[in-house]
Amino acid sequence: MQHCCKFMDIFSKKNIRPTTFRKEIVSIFEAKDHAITTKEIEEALGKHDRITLYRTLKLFIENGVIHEITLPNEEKTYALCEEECADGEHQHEHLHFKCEVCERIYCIELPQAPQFDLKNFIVKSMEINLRGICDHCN
Amino acid sequence: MQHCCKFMDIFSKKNIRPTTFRKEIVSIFEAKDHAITTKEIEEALGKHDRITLYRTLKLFIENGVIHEITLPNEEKTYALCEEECADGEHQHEHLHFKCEVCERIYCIELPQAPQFDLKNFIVKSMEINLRGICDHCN
DNA sequence: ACTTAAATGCAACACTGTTGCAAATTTATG
DNA sequence: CATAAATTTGCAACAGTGTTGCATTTAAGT
Ligand SMILES: [Mn+2]
Ligand SMILES: [Mn+2]
Ligand SMILES: [Zn+2]
Ligand SMILES: [Zn+2]
Repeated sequence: MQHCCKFMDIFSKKNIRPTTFRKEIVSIFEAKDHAITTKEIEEALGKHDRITLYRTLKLFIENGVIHEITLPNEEKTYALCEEECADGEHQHEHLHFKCEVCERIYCIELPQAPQFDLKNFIVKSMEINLRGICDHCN
Repeated sequence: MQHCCKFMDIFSKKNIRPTTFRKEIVSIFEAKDHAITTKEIEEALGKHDRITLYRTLKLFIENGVIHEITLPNEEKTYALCEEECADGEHQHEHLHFKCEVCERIYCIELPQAPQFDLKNFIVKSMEINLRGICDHCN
């Protein structure tokens, strides 16, 4: 039995050592409801080491704590994963939505994945990125 | 009335001066049926200037000659646009498919764009990337 | 052919991300 | 609790991708 903090869960479930730095990163993610850039993380952190941040993000991605979102002509962003993600296996049935007003990127769960029937092509995974105006800015 | 080369069309339609270098780039694209990386372009070119290539690609994108394809964890690739694209307005109703066998990225036209009903979110454009096995490798 | 405008080539630089290694932290062990 | 082993951190150096400024070359218009 350990502490009561939310991220202790994440760290034990995802098999990651709960260092001070890592806890700080997770709490930065938990304070936002949208995906964030390394720039935003670095602003939220005080003085810190750039390289350690990169290594932490990489570890988090590999262990299913966060996922990376790559939209054309945008900086990469990162968002917390669902519980089920682990070990580099990301189990997302969701799309990414970039609001052109607030410029935020949101993860949106889909009731069901859309089907694409491309004869003779076998589809194994898909990625959907939308742009428009979010519910808050609408 | 000018020459008979295919790319003369492109250049006059898209309002771009037909220099030797640019013609060479277009013919490299025309020789492939899939999207290509800058690395592949540079191999196809002989001795050349890296910066001029970047500037050419940028110009081609801005004027609707090619479009840039950004998949997570992949190098960017580029492919020729449809005729209708021009002036930074890309009119694609197609998705991108990365084959995990031949590793090529294909542009695939869709009969119709899928609809996403996200109440209170206004969808203005979408981007769909699939992974799997292409018809040739299947 | 001459003039003007645009494209090219080169140097320098910025940004993002990685690697090697020594010092500091964490975890496991007696 | 003290010590040893394993990980993580911080720093320096470097690699890849893309941009900017500027002098030179090339193409277009007269
Ligand atoms: Mn997401
Ligand atoms: Mn395409
Ligand atoms: Zn918004
Ligand atoms: Zn294939």
